[in-house]
Amino acid sequence: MPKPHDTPTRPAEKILAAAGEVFAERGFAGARVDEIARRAGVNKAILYYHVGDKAELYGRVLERYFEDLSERLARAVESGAPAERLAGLQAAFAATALAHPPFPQIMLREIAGGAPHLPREVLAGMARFIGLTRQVVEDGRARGVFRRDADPLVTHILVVGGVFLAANGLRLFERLEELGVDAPADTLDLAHVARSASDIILNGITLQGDLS
Amino acid sequence: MPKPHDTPTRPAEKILAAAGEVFAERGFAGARVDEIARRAGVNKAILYYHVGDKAELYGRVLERYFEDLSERLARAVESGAPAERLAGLQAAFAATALAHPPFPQIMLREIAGGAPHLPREVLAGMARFIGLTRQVVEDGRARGVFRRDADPLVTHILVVGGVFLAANGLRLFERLEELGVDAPADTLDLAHVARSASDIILNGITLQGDLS
Amino acid sequence: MPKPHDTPTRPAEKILAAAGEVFAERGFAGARVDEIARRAGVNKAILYYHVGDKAELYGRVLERYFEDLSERLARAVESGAPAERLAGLQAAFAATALAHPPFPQIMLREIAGGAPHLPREVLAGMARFIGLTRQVVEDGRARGVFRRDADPLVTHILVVGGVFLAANGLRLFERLEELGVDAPADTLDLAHVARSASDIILNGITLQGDLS
Amino acid sequence: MPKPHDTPTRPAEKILAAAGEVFAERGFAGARVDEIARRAGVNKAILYYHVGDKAELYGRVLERYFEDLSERLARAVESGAPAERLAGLQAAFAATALAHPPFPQIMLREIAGGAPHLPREVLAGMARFIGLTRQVVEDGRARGVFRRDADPLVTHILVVGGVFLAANGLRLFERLEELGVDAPADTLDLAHVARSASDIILNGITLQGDLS
DNA sequence: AATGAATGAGGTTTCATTCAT
DNA sequence: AATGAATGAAACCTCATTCAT
Repeated sequence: MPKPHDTPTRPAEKILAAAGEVFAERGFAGARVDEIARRAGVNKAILYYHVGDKAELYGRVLERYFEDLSERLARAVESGAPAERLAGLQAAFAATALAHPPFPQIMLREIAGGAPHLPREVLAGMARFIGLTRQVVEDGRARGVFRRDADPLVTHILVVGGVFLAANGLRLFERLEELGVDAPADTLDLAHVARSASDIILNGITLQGDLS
Repeated sequence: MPKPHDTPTRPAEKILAAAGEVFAERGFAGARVDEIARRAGVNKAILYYHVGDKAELYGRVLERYFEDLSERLARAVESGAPAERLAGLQAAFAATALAHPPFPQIMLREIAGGAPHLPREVLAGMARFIGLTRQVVEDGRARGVFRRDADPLVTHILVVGGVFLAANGLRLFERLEELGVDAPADTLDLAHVARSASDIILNGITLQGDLS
Repeated sequence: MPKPHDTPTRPAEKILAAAGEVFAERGFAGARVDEIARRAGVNKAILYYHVGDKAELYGRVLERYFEDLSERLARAVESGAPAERLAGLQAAFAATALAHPPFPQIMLREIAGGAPHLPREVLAGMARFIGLTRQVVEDGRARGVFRRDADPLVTHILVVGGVFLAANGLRLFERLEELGVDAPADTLDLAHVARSASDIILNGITLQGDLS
Repeated sequence: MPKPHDTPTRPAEKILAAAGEVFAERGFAGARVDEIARRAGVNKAILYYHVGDKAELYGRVLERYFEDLSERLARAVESGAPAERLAGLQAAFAATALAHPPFPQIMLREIAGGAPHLPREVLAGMARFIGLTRQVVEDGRARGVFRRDADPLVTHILVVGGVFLAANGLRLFERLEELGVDAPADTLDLAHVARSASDIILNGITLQGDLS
């Protein structure tokens, strides 16, 4: 019987977990392979032995996040009214971000850089996810529950980006507080912020605000 | 009388412009001082002579963006109804992003990284801007035009982040199209997307959707 | 009863065969132990277990070639006129080169490097072989069939080196053809080239060209 | 007034000279960039600044040898009887080998490896040089001074290879002497050996040995 | 005998920064 | 002000060798 998954024991697991952290904190260029190996508690060469070079490492990390996300999204759009499905999409992103804290950080950097490090497979995944949002939005517009001028791409940007921003914004606010630069006061958590953002966006694209 | 600002001629101008571009494209860690000097058309040593080291360079670039943003924001919140002022805030961010394309990219990366490279002054600016949003949101709630559960931080994240995301998301979509991974079809521009996002968010936090 | 020698089955055999190939292709420094193990179809640790480290491996490979060569040379100088024996010497080298394709490549590299990797035993063999040529040449000069100014060392260099060059030159010409750099046209084989070279050299050191 | 060329002073010169030595001694794979920098007396990074990476370095070294060789060869085939021109070709190779001691070592290794590291330009040079020998040999056969069965490629291999072998063989013999493995006794120099080898080969392909 | 995993040393290359002119 | 050259530290990656099983 394997140990619980909290602290992975198989080398590849440990390496990918450490890599996720370091890539999230420093970005691809700023991440040091030495640091990843150190945090994973393995020899640097073993990292190359098990996973591959830095780019391969990065790709493998992202693939795992995307696999997880993909499953959640599939369940989210199975059925329901457009507003529910849209909320489900966002919840799937939020759940993935909660389960894998590095995920939103890495994604925000990739968005900023034009996705220079993403393997093709992951890019294809992104395109598929955009397609999901598009379908839901178009369905909602057709049924008259979404505003006619709700653009699918804009919606996707807000729904998905909102999650990523929320996850990262919170850390940034905490950092500002620590520095005493000013105190944003309220302590919020990702789940709450994601839900609030979701509410606002759904409310925003829904006609007559009859959502909830 | 200096020449118009399109193609700066003073060395420091050229250097900061080039630095902005490169930092936006590659991030702080990925940016190469050589590349900045090359794009600025100056010798690398000159760059150190005129501006300082990489961190100094980064700080100076951001300070300029923040000065510009600061002025625009001041004008945006001078007067008007809460909804107008909130729209004005977002418009100020969008205008700054339009005037300085590197700005949203750099900010998204900073948000992702927990702002590790920002000079104190710039961090203080960010805190001030959050304060502006907070005031507007609280004013709007007090006057009963914004939803009671509209959280100022969440609103700030969406309003400001929405602009950054829009600016960057567009580039990403274009990249996906180029790669033929999928075609998000519509060609959108930043101004349009920022306005759409603004509409949705304002609509979302406004009671009865009677905004516009 | 062991299988025929075409594809050796005993681990040491397979390993030494693979090592010969790789050393020939890449030289001692360029050869990778991983690659040798891979080509031999054995685990890398097994290779160390059965043969030893890289230097040991190299020595063992060369010893086998030298044993083979030694036997052939012994038969070649048993009897006959000087010209015949000299031709026999060269034929012995050519036969060894044909039987062990890596041999001439490895030898050419060793000659180029000043034989830095050869075990003492192999070096002693080389010295012995030079002695054979010397005897034949001096005998031929004494009998008045070779030119008086035929230097034994120069003769050895040409006779032996000619074989190594022929074997390698052919591959190089083929490479040039493939690259389309120029086409040396004729397709030659090692046996033919070695015989031609032999003819020329023997003819060259023989008085009055009355050799054959 | 520049210093004499014996010990070059310009960094690129020093680097290429040192690189030639090290590549000759160790081969491409065995050469260490550290060692080249050390011998050139420059910082390792400056080597990359002035010349480029290891492969570039190697190519540049060989290009210089080939330029020199090319000039000498052009002069050698300008005029004269076939035998003279063939002797001239070999003398050109010998002179280049004398002027650039690393040249024959490097070439022998390249011949052994199938020229895996040569830049295209250098390969094209090799093909051109083969063409020169071919013309001379065909001319000599047509005029009836060379043996009808003198193959141009075989002749080229012997004429050119003979020089490379001579240059390297001498070092190898010295090494054997030092090791006391056996003493080839005579001390020979490259110029002498090259001339002897030339005599033998020319004599060998000439009809009636009436060469000189 | 055999294997997958592990390791430490070292190799190539890059890069921010500074110096001499 | 301006430049080409220089430098040391460090980054990424590889490889011969060994270990535990």
